[in-house]
Amino acid sequence: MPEGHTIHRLAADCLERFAGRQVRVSSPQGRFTDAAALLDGRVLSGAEAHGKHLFLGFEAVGWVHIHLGLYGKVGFGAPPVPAPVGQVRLRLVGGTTNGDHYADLRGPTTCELITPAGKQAVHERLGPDPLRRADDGEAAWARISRSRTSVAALLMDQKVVAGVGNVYRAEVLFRHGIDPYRAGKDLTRSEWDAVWSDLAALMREGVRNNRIDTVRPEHTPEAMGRPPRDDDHGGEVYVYRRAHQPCHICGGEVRTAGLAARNLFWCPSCQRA
DNA sequence: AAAAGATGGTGAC
DNA sequence: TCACCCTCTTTTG
Repeated sequence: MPEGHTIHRLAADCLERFAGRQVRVSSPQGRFTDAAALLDGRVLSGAEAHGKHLFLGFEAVGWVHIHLGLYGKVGFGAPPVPAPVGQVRLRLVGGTTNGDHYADLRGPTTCELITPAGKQAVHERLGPDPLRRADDGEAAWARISRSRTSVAALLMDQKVVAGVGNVYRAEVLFRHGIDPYRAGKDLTRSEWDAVWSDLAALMREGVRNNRIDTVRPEHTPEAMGRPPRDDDHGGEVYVYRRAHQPCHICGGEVRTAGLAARNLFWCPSCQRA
């Protein structure tokens, strides 16, 4: 379920398990074998996320650049390391003083060995990331405030904001009562500031819990006496994937539509143009 | 058994 | 705006 929070969590989980130690690297599937041979036995020196991109640093070799795409997954476990199940592109085996670990990567869109310059090039084509401490929303505002494109499309554009996916897009627009079709230039500065800081808070919470929850305490199932969401995404949300169901706040029907090949969800009465 | 669908992104038109 | 890539799970027949 990879939006930006997943990737930042993965970076932290990899650091915790593997950093500062030699790591055995392999590609059971065979599609990363040559690079894995170069990396095998090296010390994992860093792990970093920018938006939906994950970078694993290996001393004296370079960076593994990973993008999970729509279905990619990383699974962690403790030895004994099992025979690979399914298509394991990259397997790391190593350990810290807290114990031994392995990690399996499946189904990524990207898994490649790159140089520091290559890594820099990836950073340069991404917008600010609400989860990166040094980033702020200024560069994003500069683009949004002079764009006739819908704010829904802008939020999904990784050159504008890095790390927001379909769930956070739908939910943050709902939380701020903003119609997804509103043009970027019709957003006010204070609306954008609120959206940016809310994204940072929601995504930080997402990293902590490893799932997306966006419902305010006063609207939770417990607070409102409705059953908790039964959905494989786990988290409580206002509109994402709730098409034709009643809005938690106004009771009106949640709408859905396609926008740039993605499913958009919103409540037309709570979210105003 | 086969198809559809999924929280993403790219490149061709 | 499409087709397409990668994998796994759920739904349909």
